[in-house]
Amino acid sequence: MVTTQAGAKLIGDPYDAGCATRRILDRIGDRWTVLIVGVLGDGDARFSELRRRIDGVSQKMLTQTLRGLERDGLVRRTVYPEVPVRVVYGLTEAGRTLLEPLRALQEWSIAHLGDVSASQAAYDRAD
Amino acid sequence: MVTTQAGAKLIGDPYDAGCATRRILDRIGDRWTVLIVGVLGDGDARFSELRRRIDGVSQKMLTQTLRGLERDGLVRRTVYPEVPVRVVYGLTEAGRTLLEPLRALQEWSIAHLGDVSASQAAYDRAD
DNA sequence: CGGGATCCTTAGGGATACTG
DNA sequence: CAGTATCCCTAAGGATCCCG
Repeated sequence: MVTTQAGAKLIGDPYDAGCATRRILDRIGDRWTVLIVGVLGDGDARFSELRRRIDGVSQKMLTQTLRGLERDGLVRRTVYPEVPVRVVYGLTEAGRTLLEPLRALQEWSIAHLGDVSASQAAYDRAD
Repeated sequence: MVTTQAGAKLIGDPYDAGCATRRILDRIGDRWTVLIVGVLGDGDARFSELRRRIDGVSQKMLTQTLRGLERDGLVRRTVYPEVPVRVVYGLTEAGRTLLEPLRALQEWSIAHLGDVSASQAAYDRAD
């Protein structure tokens, strides 16, 4: 049995609650995390800029999600003590590595959205 | 502006609510969907088998998530009218294509879980 | 500007019981 | 066995107000 320092199983029972993928997905699987990382992939951004670019995010969720990403070491928060204060968010090295798998998922989404929508329509019509 | 039949924007405003990635993520982004697809990637499985292999899933959520995946055309449900009835779930062709991006995410998770955990611990200690 | 703190709502999801 | 139907509760998240 292969385990990390934290004791999360990687092999052997890959779908149980301790699984690495599951732990990560619980963190980055929510709607805002992915969107924020996506936007920051285009370059650093200020709080208000993120708020404007991510349609529908509340101030609370933006703050909360950014804190989580900072805690995970995926986002860096830089405060410029000017008046008024300026805060810039950007991806860390680790955060940037996340862009690739997310990009893969995005490409899949774009490639299959049509099929999925069609399947949904057919399913709903059938029943 | 490129749009699908459904009118979801693909290019131009990639982070707004109509974005393909967002629509897909709202569907497959939850904990159970990914785990179910992962298990079915190993081969077809019966309902009770899925329930056993996916630790912690309730019967309600398993049913609900499988229905959603079937509706999306990612999972095929086959009923063998024996007594007692036997129901087998498996990935469709489309469902199988989803395995690759998920695998990429899983590999990222395994590769970075240690760093993320360490970062979290450091963050919490600093506070 | 970039949040923190509170209140309040609702929907996601567990537990349980029943069915073809 | 493979679900459906119901009740119920918690916690995610929106709205609002305030502050350095």
